[in-house]
Amino acid sequence: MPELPEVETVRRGLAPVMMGQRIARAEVRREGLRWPFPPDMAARLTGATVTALGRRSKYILADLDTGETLLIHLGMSGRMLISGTSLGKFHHHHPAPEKHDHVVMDMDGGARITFNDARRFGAMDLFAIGSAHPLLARLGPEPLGNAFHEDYLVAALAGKNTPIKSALLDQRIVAGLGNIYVCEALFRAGIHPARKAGAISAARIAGLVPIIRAVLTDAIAAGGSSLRDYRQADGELGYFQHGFRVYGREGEPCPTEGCAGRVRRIVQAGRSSFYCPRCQR
DNA sequence: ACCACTACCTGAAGGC
DNA sequence: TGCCTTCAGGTAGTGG
Repeated sequence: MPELPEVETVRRGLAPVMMGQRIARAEVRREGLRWPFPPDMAARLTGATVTALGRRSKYILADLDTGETLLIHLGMSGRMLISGTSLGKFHHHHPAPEKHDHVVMDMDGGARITFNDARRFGAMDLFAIGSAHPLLARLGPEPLGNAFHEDYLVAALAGKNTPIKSALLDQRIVAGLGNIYVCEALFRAGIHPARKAGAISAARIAGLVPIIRAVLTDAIAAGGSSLRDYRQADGELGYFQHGFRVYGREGEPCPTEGCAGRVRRIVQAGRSSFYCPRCQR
């Protein structure tokens, strides 16, 4: 799934075909994904105009002129496919739905947006604009926002007995990081993923903050990472996966100049962690 | 309160 | 164009 950079890339890809546009027709092809879709979702989407398209953590949030926000989560394998943009407004030669195409939105401008999700860990919901949504209520700060700063992270991790790897995956501490970018950030910071979060010096934790920002910013600039079945909204491949220093590189030489270490993989909390045992302590 | 672990799904990849 | 096992980007929920 898509972590924050992939979701942001999808949001940017959707903006030209969604912003200010009316949903001429919405089709809901199954009852739900991870959770049931809200009642009458197709009817509540049909005719609505998108007035804002934002992102919070790994959630895409589309404000509608009906007073509701459409919440979208891509789960592990969710994709927002865009088709029909070059066919012209009055030529609706859309391809037939394929396997795992669950929600289809035909925009007034002629584009078709299809939510495809093989593993069905994704989600969609509708809620009143400005109201609290349970999935958003307990999220920590945005890692690229002002509320995520050195003092915050030091305080948030103080006394934590959990490994730093798990702590950074905890969306209540910082929202939007996933397995890949936590591995990459810890590598850049030289911190061993198994180190207890509360036992790391304040200076090293503070150093993580700009590193996390840089990893995410670099990945967004590269259009995210294409891994297995994830692609950008327009079907193009992001290329940040070529920038992974340790993720998925078990057994390869450490990329640090002059380091003789090899990338190791361990399992923490059921997830793979990749790191260099020489560089990361 | 914390923390580790499972479950939810399908599909790709690798070993045989 | 086999069969079986393992693994995958998330996260709510459970149970120690």
